[in-house]
Formats: sequence, structure tokens, C-alpha cells
Amino acid sequence: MTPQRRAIVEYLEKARNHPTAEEIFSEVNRRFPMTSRATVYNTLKLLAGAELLHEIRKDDTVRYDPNLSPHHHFVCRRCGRIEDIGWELIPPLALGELPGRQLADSFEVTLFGLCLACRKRG
Amino acid sequence: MTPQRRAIVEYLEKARNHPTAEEIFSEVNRRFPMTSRATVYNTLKLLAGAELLHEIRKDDTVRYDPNLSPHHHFVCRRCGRIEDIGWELIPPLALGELPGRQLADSFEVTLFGLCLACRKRG
DNA sequence: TTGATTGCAAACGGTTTGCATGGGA
DNA sequence: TCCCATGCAAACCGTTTGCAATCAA
Repeated sequence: MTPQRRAIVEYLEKARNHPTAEEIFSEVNRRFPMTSRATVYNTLKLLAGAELLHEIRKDDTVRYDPNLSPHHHFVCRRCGRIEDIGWELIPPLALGELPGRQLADSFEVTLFGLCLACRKRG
Repeated sequence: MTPQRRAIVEYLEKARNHPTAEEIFSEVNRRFPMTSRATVYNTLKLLAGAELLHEIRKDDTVRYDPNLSPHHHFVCRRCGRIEDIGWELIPPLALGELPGRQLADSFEVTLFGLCLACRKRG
């Protein structure tokens, strides 16, 4: 556990909005100017590989989600913000064998619309 | 409507499996060796912009979905194949205002599991 | 001491763009 | 004629990797 890694983990603990790797890099680099992009990217990949973090991809860029409990996502059409939606808010879907004979074992819902801030902005 | 564009559209009409831009490029280029990558990419972007095609992103690469009717997706954990799931197979979710005060107007479900081919392969 | 972690810069893969050429209406 | 589509290559952006130096244990 090096200072760089600690800074990354601390940033992620506070980050409630699915930061991109680049956002994490610039914040960590601001606090620890010696930290390189490679270290941040590698650490993030390592954490994700260890299931301590989830990767979500939107528009070609990976975002990191420190929320490990199962949940769905809401994506704001206007500002692109991604917010978590509690798992219990979406009725569970029937899994198992589908009509196409695929065997489904999990699912994920993404809701689209306007976030609160963008609603206020009109 | 040039031969290149025709070839792209024809390929997409037959493609039932969400080809990547690169797959489209190599197939079109095989039939029309003069076709450049730029033309294919630009045409795809143009078609997607005109809502004649949907872009779906998986693992850093854009895939194109010629199925314009609303539907959900199934992603095979083993081979990565993406298949369409009929809209009517998923019970409609309640939209409108969410507890977090976001205003949801649409949703999308992704199911994960094993496709038929991978099930057979054991 | 010794293996893991770091910084740098260069490589990478998918995608986009600038620019000059060429064909279609 | 005039514009749009094309081909090529270079640029681009986010990400990954090779490598030598450095640090933690």
C-alpha cells in the first residue's frame, strides 16, 4: 500500500459519481504530483481485477464505480452524469432459459432521462 | 448512394449479430477492395446519426445494430456475442420520477449468461 | 535483499480528420 | 458546374506496456 494507491482508494471512496480514469488521475496527481498516469491506470485495473471496483463503460471511456452492492444505473441524457439506482427499485426479472434458449443468470438495467440538476436547469 | 455505401447497407441488412466497424470494413473491403476505412467509419457514423442504425458499445469497440425496433440485449459471458431480446419479453418498468428525483423516460435491459452455442460447448 | 511498484515515454488499437482527387447530378 | 463521397495517411484519444530506477518489506 503506497501513498499513490492510498490516494486513489481515498478518492474513490469519496467519489460518488463514477469518475473516469482520467479524472482520477488528475485529482490524484494534483495531490501527489509525482503520480504517473500509468500507475493510476494500472492500479485501477488491478482493483477492478480484484473485484474491489466495477468498470462501467460509457462513450469510449471507462468509469469506475466504487459501489460494490448490486445496483442499476441512471444516465442523464443532458449532462451524461451516471447515478446509481438501488437494486430493489427494479422488480427482479425472470432469469433462466430464454425463448432463444440462452441461459441468463443476471441482468442490468439502465434508465435514461434527466437528472435533478438538469431538470432544474429547465 | 455509391457502391461502397450500398455494400455497407447490404452487409448490415444481413448481419444479425452486431458487427464491429472493423468487421464491416473488412467484409466491405473484401467485396470492394477500393473501400477505405475512413469511408466505412464515416458512413456508419452518418447512418447512426440519421437514426438508421444504433450504436452499441462493448469493451471499447462500437458495434452497429441494424435492428431499429426497440429491444433489449443478451450478452454471452463466454464468447461475448450480443443477441437481441424482444422488447415484449421484459415487463415494462415504471418510468417517470424516481426516488432520487430523476425523471426517467426510457430504459434498457442487458441480460448476461451463456448463449446457445456456448451452452452446447459445455 | 528481493520482489513489487513506480515514472517515463513510446506503443497501441480503434476511431476521426485534413486534404487533395474524382465522380455524379 | 459544384458538391459530396472517396482514399490515403496522419492525427487523435484513452489506455497499455517495456524498461530501468526505486521503494517497501
